[in-house]
Amino acid sequence: MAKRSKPEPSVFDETCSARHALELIAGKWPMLILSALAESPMRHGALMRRVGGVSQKMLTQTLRDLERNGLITRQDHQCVPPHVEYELSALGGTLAGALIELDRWAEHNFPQLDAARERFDAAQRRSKRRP
Amino acid sequence: MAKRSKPEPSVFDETCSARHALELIAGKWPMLILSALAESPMRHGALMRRVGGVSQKMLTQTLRDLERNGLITRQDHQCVPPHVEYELSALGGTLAGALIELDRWAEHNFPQLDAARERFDAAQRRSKRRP
DNA sequence: CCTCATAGGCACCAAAAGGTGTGTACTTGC
DNA sequence: GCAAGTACACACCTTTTGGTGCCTATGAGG
Repeated sequence: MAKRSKPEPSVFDETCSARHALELIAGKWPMLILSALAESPMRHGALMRRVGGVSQKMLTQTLRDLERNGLITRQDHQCVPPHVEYELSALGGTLAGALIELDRWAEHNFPQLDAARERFDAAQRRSKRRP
Repeated sequence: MAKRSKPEPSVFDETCSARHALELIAGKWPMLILSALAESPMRHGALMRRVGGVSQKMLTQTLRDLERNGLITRQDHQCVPPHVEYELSALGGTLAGALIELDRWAEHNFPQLDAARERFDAAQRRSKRRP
């Protein structure tokens, strides 16, 4: 019989490390930042401009987290004024494809989401009026 | 010349509907729930069991949000005790592939993330001791 | 001389996410 | 007929997330 010691890693198991991995990337800032870096390595300022709506604090925080987990690398040129560049690591690169697929999905299908939302909300309003 | 009225939809633009679309699915619960439903349609209770660590409240809330945006459909059989089934809509189905790819990425690469994190934290501790 | 850009740190506060417990409306068991 | 179990929704409260403003030091440009 098969060994019980290796319960296949699954993102559905909250105690599994695979879940932690998913949680690291499953967020709007990590996804956008990784996608942006997939296009090209960038500096802090360039990322701020590229990723609309991100605050300086969230950007720094997310970059640190991604660096800590080895998805991006940070090149500090140790000069003044500071010059620091971020880029996808090899590991991060293996993720880029799936991320970009999600971006594209959003960019292609948002009209259908908008329409569905409008329909749903209209139905809600109707049932509120007729309880 | 090209019309200025259509600035290509981009997830990087915070005012673009595509961004809203991405934010809807860029979260740990939406991702896990959609992945679970990609395997098979399920009832509330079955989803609770499948998606480890989700609370009943978050599950309901996320399901509502996904239903509102047309990614899943809710079949209420209107009987007692209640019997409600959730399944991916056609639109939701077009998303399943990318989601499952992310799940698999996490399940395959989490050891590298763990190792990188350990290395990073060790380096942090070293520089704390030598300031 | 004064301001801006560069890459952050730190503190404070508002907003949102999320967990726990309770309620409903019906079943089955005793 | 009353207790317990099920499938779901909802209200309350805590924790986390995220935004804003102010700070560093330096060199460039007005």
